[in-house]
Amino acid sequence: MDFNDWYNDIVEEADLCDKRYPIKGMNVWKPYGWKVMKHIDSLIHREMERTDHDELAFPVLIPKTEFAKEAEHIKGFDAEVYWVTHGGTNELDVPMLLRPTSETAMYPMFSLWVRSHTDLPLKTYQIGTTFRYETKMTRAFIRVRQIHFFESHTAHVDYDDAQRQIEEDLEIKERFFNDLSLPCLLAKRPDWDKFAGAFFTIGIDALMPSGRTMQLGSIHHYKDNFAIPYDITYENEDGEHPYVHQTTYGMSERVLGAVVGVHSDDRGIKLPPSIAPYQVVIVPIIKRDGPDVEGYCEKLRDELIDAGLRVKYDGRDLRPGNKYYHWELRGVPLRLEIGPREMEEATVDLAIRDLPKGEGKKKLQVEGLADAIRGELDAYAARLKERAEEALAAGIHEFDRARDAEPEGIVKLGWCTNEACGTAMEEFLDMTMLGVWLDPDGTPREEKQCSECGAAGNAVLFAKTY
RNA sequence: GGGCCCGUAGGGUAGCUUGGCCGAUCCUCGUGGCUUUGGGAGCCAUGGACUCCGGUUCAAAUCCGGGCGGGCCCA
Repeated sequence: MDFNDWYNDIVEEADLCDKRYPIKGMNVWKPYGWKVMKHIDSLIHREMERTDHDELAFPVLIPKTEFAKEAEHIKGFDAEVYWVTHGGTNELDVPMLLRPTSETAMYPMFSLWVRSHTDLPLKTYQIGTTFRYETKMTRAFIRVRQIHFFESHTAHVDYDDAQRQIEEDLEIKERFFNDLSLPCLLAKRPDWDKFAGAFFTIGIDALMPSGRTMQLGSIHHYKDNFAIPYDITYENEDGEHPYVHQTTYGMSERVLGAVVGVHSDDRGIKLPPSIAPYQVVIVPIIKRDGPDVEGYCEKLRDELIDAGLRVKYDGRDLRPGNKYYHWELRGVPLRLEIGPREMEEATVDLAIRDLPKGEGKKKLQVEGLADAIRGELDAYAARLKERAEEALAAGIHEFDRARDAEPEGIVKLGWCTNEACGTAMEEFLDMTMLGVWLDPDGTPREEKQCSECGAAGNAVLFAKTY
């Protein structure tokens, strides 16, 4: 089975979503999938609070008049917005659109909120729903029409302060994806592929098992490109009224799609402990006329929950094997099997999701169990990360000239920044340029001579993308 | 934007070419019961589908047209 078929099946089999809702590209979040997404959101909230961003919530509808103010922006999104043209049976004088992203909703308000240099920096974010009218090739979490979306929006006194925000965003990105055991590439998008209205865009890309990359997030420096049309100015200490410089950082439910794709095997998905709805599942082994295993397990569950772990006790009237398959498919990291034998000797049988059946079993003492489990979860997360890093490294292929390259996975070449050279390389490879490969701190990762003209340049990455 | 394909119980399928042997196949699943629980148990009973509208015909899951829904390829 190829990756596409596997992915389409697994998102439903693992109980993440139901694709039978009768609108293409709009799926129903199942409770289990929604729990995972909410945990991902929690990681974002934690990072935002840590960095002094304030959460807010804007309306979903934007009047056409506001949307149309920034010319590049409207050009970039015009073809993929849903329009609200009627109120009841009356046609609206000013049509409204369902936000594809929130710049044009927020910035008229920013213009009102920002008065003085003491109002800056303004650091905000929201987690909500956006809409894009995708027509072809929708895929659960990866390409959808209704998007669970995170976006931070900031405003600053000048270019340099906005640039410092970009650097903070890169640190946030680093911690966030580390918690997901999900290695990503950073690439500065070429000018012809940056976000509509941005001064520059840094893309965050993951490598899926299909060999395609998927953009999981983007960090934009807007300069004053939006501040001018939306008239966002402040009064500085000299009584002048300069425009603010702005940034955004966006991510979506695609992060979940990448977790599903990257951390998986033929038994199902493997969730990182940071977002697993249940980090541990307890399966009782019940013997007729035996001791009260169920009561014992429930008590142990309560103790582990009190110790801060997310634990599920599976007391369903099914055979144990059935439950094992059920929770493996859904990616629960650890499973405790407890029967009369374990009760007797005050131990638990531990099965570890990412290890082969033979190696993935050991006995733990009930004494100090919560700490032992935390240790196992950390080791598990580290193994997920290591495996994903190896897969990513193995997926990058370096060449000196595009015309000699095998266009497979991610292709690394040198580029001089000349657009003609870049597009020529895209054509040879039949791939998209992700951009200049960046280190985690946002600086170009390595120098490399241009594939086309031989001039000095930087390493750039190409791939087939989602 | 251009082209191709598909739609049968909750899921997966057989049947469609050549209309009638369809009171629609098989697996899975749901429900009730008995029996069971250390890697997907068994038996019995039972439940559930031809995407919609129109047309052709004595007769349509099957042929034709349209709607709706879904998938894929190319730009």
